[in-house]
Amino acid sequence: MEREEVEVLLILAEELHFGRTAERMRLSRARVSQLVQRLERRVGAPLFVRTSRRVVLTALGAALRDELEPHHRAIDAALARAAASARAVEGTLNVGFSGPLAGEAVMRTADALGARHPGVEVHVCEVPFADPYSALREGIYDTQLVELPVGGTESDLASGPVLFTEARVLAVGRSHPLASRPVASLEDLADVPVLTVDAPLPAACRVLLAPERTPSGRPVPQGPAVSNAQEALVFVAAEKGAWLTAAHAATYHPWPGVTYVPLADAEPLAYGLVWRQTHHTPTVRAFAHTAREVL
Amino acid sequence: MEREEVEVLLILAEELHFGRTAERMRLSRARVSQLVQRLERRVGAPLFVRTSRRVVLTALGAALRDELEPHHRAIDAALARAAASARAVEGTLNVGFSGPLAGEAVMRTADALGARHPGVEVHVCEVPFADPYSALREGIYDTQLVELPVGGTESDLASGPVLFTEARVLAVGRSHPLASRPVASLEDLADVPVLTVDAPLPAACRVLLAPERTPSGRPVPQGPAVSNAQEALVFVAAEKGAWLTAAHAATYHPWPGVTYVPLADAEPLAYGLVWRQTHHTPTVRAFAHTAREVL
DNA sequence: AATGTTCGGTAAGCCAGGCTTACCGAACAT
DNA sequence: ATGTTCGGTAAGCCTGGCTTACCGAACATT
Repeated sequence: MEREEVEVLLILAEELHFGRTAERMRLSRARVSQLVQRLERRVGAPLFVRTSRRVVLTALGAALRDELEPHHRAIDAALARAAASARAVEGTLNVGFSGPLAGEAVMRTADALGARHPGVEVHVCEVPFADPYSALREGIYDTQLVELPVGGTESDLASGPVLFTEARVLAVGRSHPLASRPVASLEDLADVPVLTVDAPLPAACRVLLAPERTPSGRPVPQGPAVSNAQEALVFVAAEKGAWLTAAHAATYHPWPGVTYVPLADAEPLAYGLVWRQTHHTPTVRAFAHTAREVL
Repeated sequence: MEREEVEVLLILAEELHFGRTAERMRLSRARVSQLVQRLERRVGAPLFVRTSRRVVLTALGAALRDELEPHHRAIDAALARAAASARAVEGTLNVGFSGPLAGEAVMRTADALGARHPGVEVHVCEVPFADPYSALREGIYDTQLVELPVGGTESDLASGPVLFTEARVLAVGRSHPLASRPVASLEDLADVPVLTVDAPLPAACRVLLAPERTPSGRPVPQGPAVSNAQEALVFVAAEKGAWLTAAHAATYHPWPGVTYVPLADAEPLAYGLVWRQTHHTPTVRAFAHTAREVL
């Protein structure tokens, strides 16, 4: 309404003709007349002098036109730009991942996305082991492929569907009683110190990587704290504790003195993309979409 | 509508709360929700992330807010300024007049207006005899008190009501036959050369100051052209022609050898204010209003 | 002068859409 | 469990956006 009043001022000031103005605005002449009148009433003075033969801008009308025009155009342009950037898939995308399987998946997705959208450049980097979300929250990463769920209902993060799963294993020292068993159970964690992470992990992550209780509620002895895979393996080989991790470790981290025992009753780890809800750009969306297709 | 959508973006971005936003905009929460949705649909992407507990700006929303806000405010300000200047009676007003009676009337009006509106300064100046409207059209004068009517339907000029009238007289040389008559008639103009003006006067003026025909249609002999009162009187005293003018001349321009004869059948001259329709400012309006009261 | 054409304003009426109320489910607090 | 807060959705009222039809003013044309 008010918007249209300003627009009718600008166009009529240009055309100086109600009929052509109405045509350009796709309105009836009567409507144009009404809109001008309403703006004039709002301002409190005539903006045009009109006879049946001629339309002329008032001094006030001309002044107002000069003042309003640039800002009116600017608002139009800003909205158009926003709409364009809401559609554009382009720019550089920083993608994090957790673990070698996720890393490989991200790489393949990045290649596929780059082929489809030449304007996109993807940077890939592993997320820190002990602090998986701060880089994402700080905007260093645009999205990352990590273990789900993120957890926390009031989270500023959102996640896509599960893209792949991975069995969970327990890494123990060679001479540990569990080392000779074909499979282990989460309940066994109550009988062995389990390596912990020395960082304030989100609850959902802690349950997966360093739980404080077994499913039945028995307390899990807390072993030394570690912050990456190398560290963990050193501790495990030295029989200082067991490392709760994912199946890929068996193939990517073979280690003398370390045995990987499958956890029979543990739900597999689910991996999916996570992003900031406030930065869910079309490029992130396209990456997530491509990932679903690739995987 | 579109205006309101932008406004709801700005206010909601500030409040981050639909209820308070609705309150500030004097709308229902449902309406605010609808407006946000419509803007988001127009842009093509969410501008806010909302849970039932928290409202957060999207990156796009924040960018759009930053771009729109100054222009939105500027439009508001421009309209407010226009409305204020449509009400303000202030500044300097250049007023023209024609003849000593009009000059005195303008002076008295200026005094009264200055007393009522201290912000107004009035400059008074006589309009050129032969070219009464160009100074007004060029904006040198804001209004002027001159003979009515202005004439010309497609005129860019408008005029107020008649403020005073003045009888018309014919100035003739002492020995002219008409000089001894108590009154003269417009028909007598056919029998004497009448002084003309060497300028392209508007038709309405020419009829009053230098007619080409009498009311009955007889041609009026054209005398020498003059451009001011002094000149005219010299010609009249030298018996080169008669000068068609207004009654004030008899008292303001007594002249040896010149006799003023009343024109019995001539409509009196009407004086009123004239202004440009496109520059009918509140100050001009106030001057016209004051003039009606004073006179 | 009489007639036709163009143009802006006005009146009356239709109906889309602006806006509301009522209700729902989610997310906490107690 | 229960209550409260908050945003979204549905349904409906009725304002006001917009149209068509008509009018008078200002020229042009004959």
